[in-house]
Amino acid sequence: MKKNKSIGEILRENREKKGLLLRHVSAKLDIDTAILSKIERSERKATKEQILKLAEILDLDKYDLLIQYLSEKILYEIKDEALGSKALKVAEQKMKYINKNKSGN
Amino acid sequence: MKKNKSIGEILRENREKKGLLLRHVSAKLDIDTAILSKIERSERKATKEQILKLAEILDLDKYDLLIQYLSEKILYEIKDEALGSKALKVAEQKMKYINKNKSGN
DNA sequence: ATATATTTGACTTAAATTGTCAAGTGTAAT
DNA sequence: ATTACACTTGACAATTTAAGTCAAATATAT
Repeated sequence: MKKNKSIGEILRENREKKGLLLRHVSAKLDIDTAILSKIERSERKATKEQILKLAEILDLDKYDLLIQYLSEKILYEIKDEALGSKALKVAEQKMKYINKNKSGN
Repeated sequence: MKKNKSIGEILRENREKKGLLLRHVSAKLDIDTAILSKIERSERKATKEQILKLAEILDLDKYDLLIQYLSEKILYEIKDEALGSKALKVAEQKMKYINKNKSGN
């Protein structure tokens, strides 16, 4: 059974794997350690820019991390909604429709 | 080929079908007509509360309208993202996982 | 006990959303 | 062509939410 890690967990694991301290990484991000701590414990969301920088700092795949990040953002939008699951399906339908009708390429 | 109407379009169609003016409906919502006008033309998002009130005022199914509303909110989150489509799929996976592991009920 | 790393929470700043207002556009009927 | 009415537009204000700082509190390890 897959673990399904949160971005926070991914970030912390990889930071520790590299032997970096909150202070080292947060300095590069130019934010207080407090925020990074909170991001790693999913108490705060990172910004997209922070995610991209973190991918660089921790040698993670930008695309993978961004997808994880965006998917969490999506879930955050519907976290309190009973109809969230249905809304997601409808969003996918609409997305297909949008992509299908995208101009020529 | 299905039309895929925006909430705005749905709201306007049904308001007009009922012969109501912006001013009638916006009064019930307790907002300026300008906002309702913008909502109907997808220039602004409604709040969840407004959507629920609108469902009542226009005799629309609350659940259907809410699902449409939430799905637009989701799409709004990823509208500028190349990876939006992939993020949506991952979000669905996570959602399944969350639902599966929901406590006993 | 000291030192260092992380966490917590109260508070501030900044940015995004939601709203008002007044002037502008479109349309139909005098 | 002017009045009347519905709707639209855009500049601005208010409110809400997100992002950040800081200092004190907790670990954790020597």
